[in-house]
Amino acid sequence: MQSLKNRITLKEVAERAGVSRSAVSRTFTPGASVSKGTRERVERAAEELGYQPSVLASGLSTGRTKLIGLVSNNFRNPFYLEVFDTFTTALQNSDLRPLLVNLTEDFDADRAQSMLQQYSVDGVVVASSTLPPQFATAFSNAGLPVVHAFARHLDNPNVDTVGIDDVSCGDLAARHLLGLGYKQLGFIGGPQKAASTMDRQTGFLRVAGSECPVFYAEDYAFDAGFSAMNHAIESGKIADAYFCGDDVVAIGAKAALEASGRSVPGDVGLIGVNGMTISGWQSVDLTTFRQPLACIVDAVIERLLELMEDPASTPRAIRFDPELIERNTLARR
Amino acid sequence: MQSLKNRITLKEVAERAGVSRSAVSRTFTPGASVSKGTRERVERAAEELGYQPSVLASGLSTGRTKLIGLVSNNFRNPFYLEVFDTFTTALQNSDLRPLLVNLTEDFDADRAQSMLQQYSVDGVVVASSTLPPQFATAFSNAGLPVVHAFARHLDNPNVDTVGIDDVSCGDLAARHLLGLGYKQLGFIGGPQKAASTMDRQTGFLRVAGSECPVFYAEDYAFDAGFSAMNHAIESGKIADAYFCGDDVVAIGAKAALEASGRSVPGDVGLIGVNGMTISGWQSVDLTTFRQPLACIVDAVIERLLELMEDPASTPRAIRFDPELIERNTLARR
DNA sequence: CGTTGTTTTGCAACCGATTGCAAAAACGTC
DNA sequence: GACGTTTTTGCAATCGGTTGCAAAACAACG
Repeated sequence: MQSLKNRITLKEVAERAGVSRSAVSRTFTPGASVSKGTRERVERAAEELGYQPSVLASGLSTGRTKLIGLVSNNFRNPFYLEVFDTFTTALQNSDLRPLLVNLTEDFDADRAQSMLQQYSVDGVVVASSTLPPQFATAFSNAGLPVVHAFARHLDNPNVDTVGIDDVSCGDLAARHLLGLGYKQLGFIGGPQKAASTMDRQTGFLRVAGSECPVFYAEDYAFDAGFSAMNHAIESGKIADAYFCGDDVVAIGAKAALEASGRSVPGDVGLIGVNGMTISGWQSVDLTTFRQPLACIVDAVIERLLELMEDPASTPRAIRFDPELIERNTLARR
Repeated sequence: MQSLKNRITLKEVAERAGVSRSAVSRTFTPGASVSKGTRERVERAAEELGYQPSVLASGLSTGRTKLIGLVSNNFRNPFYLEVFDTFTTALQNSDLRPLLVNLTEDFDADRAQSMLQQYSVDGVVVASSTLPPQFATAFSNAGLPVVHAFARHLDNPNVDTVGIDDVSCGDLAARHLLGLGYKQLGFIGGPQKAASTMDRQTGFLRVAGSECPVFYAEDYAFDAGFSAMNHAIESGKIADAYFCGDDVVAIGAKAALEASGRSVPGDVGLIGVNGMTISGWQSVDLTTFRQPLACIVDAVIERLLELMEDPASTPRAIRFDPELIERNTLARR
């Protein structure tokens, strides 16, 4: 009923330019057949009226909205601000628009999915290391192109994934610690049920040995890292160096060590994962494995574009290597 | 021409339920007239087919999309992760969808505006203390409901604003420092041209006196705070306590002080603004003015809903008081 | 049972675009 | 100037819903 605001429509531009509506539409459709003359007249008319084509209307007939659902449940970990920053700018550069979804108890997977379907998004990016693979699969079952970033890697995935290989990251961490001369290694993971935790643990213990002490932070958060390290301290036999499942967890762990009178890296060494900006602050100065965020994001979007072209394309798992950033929470023994 | 995916449409539901398309539409339109019988049949048919109404199509005729542009240029400051978290959940709870816009050099104000118009958003939230008022005004001139959060406050604003009163925040800060016995006060603001910086400075100097030393961090970021404090140190006459325009700036300033061999709060006191989670970490423990984020977000959305009802409603400036959180970067002298 | 008043229903037009198709215009060639 | 090609154009149907309007169904009442 109501016209959308008092927006200028195709029709008005057509009238002003003295051409048919199709001509106007074609002027704004790359690759359509319009003569130089009409194109110029249409463009002038559009310019004069301040015409903005309606994505809703064109989406209705073309079936594309250029909307991408950006779904995450990590709105507490500062690393994800960098993730959102990188994703939104990259999507914008590809002429796509992020429709942000914050998964909570109230707004669960089902609601998220039906909402994204209602908006006819062209694709979905799941950005989370804690969501299970089924979450992403649900979208692809519904016929939506989806790429899961920071997900667990399988050799024959049934949904596209991009990220680092957590198992080999754990492996690398243990080797690095041993290489520095640490003898007693310890592992402080994120949430126990998160795929990233399990995989990093697997890789780490493979090298460090299965008797190596293991603790979990309930959450990828400072407090959780703090209390996980306190458990480690209370356990009596504290390790020489810990591999922590996340930088924020590591920062919490460091605070707990210092609160107990121990120094880092003097008494105990720490290494994290993610390589978020904060870790580089002089007052933190955390040695960590950086996620190659820009590469990951680019790969996600490239893959998403491919899936939009060919939805039947078989899922792939794209891996990048984490980059060791040596700072000041580890010392040669 | 392609149908949108292979989505179930109104028509198919109507056929299956043996009613007209209008009946189906009315079943899903709150307040429309449908008999109990048809409603049930329609609901069953919809359920069986897994029908999801298309927001695009309905938006086209109703003129509402439930899409809200969430625009910001602060994707580096961890405080804004909390801002996005709170905004997205609150919008979701009001059955609105955040279309996230990351303002950059590439994606400037003009592009953002025309893009949001193309998507016929129902409203816009500008979340930034550094964007000028004209940015928000441009939307309201284009007929879009807009509320600017964390904006400068004017008594007769020409666009809706919600946030803390920066002038009185500066005032409060100075009084608090004097009350603790600090004699030589200093001010380290954010970007010099940001309204928040200027207002906090005004309030602060009003109490601290205009001879009080003033420095600016080029950015609301750690490094900027670090080097601003270094300038203060190099200037020769270092103050007893500094009011910093942002927590991250304060954290950077603290690092610079410590790097120069000074202790906080032993030698120099610091107080920040924002009250972000990080500031509460034991290893940071920063005294700060907390922004009442939940209140701000609720007020923004409430106001936005009002504007969507009545776009002619006269703009208001809603203020909240910052809350002093006393931690460990200030000590009684 | 007829009359009047209230709900419920379907028809058809519309929201603002896109696009297949056929007619019209422009172009080339002899 | 006639004729065959290619390009440009407009018509009209379509995308998936909403809604004013008038007809149909139902309810209430004397």
